[in-house]
Amino acid sequence: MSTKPTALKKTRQRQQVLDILKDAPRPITASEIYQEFIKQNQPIALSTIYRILSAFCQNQDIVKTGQLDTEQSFYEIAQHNHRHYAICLDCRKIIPLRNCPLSSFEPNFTEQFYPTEHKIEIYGHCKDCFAQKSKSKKST
Amino acid sequence: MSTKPTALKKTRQRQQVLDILKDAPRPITASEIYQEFIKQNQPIALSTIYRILSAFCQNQDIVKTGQLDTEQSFYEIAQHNHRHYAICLDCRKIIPLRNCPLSSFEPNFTEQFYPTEHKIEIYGHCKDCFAQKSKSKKST
DNA sequence: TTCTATGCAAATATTTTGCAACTCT
DNA sequence: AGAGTTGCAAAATATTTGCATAGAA
Repeated sequence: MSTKPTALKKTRQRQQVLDILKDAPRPITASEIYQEFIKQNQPIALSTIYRILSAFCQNQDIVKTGQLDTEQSFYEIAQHNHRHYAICLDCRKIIPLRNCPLSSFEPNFTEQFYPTEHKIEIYGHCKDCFAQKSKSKKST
Repeated sequence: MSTKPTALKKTRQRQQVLDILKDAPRPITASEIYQEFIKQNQPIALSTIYRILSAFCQNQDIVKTGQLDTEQSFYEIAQHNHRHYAICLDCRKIIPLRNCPLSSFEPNFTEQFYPTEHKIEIYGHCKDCFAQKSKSKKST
């Protein structure tokens, strides 16, 4: 399985995908990355983005995740990985959390399951949307 | 938005989807539900399953989730909802957890975010697969 | 009867793949 | 030069939708 570090060649497309992910304050989709290329007037094929993301994932440079009620996949730099998020169900904002509550939990697994990673997502309403809702008790 | 409780009609298909979900020991996909209909020799269209699942979700009878590296959605009975899972990356087994580590975590949010639900998934290797791996140190 | 649900087929959306052309090293 | 990478178009998956028919209330 871990035969070799797979040495990926350095290309404009790969460098740029990496830059975009590094700049992203939260996990983003292949499509969002594509939009960013377009915004920057850099040509690329969507399929290339998928291939790059897939290669980086295997290389453990980035991490792939999902979300409760979307089918799309999100990607983020691996170093940001052990970060968890709160997701606003109203405005879809993604807020990084600072602490991980799972350290005290994992020991329970001993001998039953050997965890390598985990994912925590909190869904609810962000401060702003909560305020909005309180104001207009009856919506359209 | 919440004009009315939407009173869903009781049909064979809906009843059966519900039964299948109730029997499921873990969240399952639309496709798995479809397979189950076939196994039971009950005719149904896959699109109907999707529509039923979608209706039940809106009705809060069931809950939709995703998984780290699949694009498919999984569904489970709402009453099973506040359950979390450990997922074996080798055999894909899904193991329900008994406790939820988040109760001690949520208070941190006060005033910043108003959580309504959350999702926790632990990925790793189950007992069996871990044993397998230990035996054959070098794989193909 | 009336309104909703279902089935089928076609449409979307997202991600993957074949293959020829291209680009790092 | 040679292996790995990209772009394009087409395929594969998962999910959704239009519309006529069937079924529940």
